[in-house]
Amino acid sequence: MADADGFERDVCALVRLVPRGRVTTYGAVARAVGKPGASRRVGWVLHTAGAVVPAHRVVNRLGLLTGATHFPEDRPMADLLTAEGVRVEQGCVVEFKRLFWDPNQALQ
DNA sequence: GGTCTGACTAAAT
DNA sequence: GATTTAGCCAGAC
Repeated sequence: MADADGFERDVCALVRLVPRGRVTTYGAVARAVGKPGASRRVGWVLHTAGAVVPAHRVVNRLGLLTGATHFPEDRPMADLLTAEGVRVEQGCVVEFKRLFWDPNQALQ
């Protein structure tokens, strides 16, 4: 199943640990759970998890809100981020590098 | 039940 | 340094 290795479980747990006003990346999360190449699956996990996890805090490695396409219209990804203090312009996180939160910190 | 797609990334060229 | 290729693996068709 999707959770055979606890992948989904770990991803959910990690994303939920992302502090408000911070963002992380699919790859970082994938790497943190032991699947450095399964960044795509991270997206699927977030999709399956839905509102269970703050998926709006997860963007691609360039800070682009690639997942915004799959967000509900009444709850735009950019809007949620902005509400948390993350500046978003044209689907891209401003100062992404500065706001980036390394999931490995949570594993310590 | 084989194939394609996809909230992606990293390595190779 | 920009572009291409390969890899990841669960769902949808």
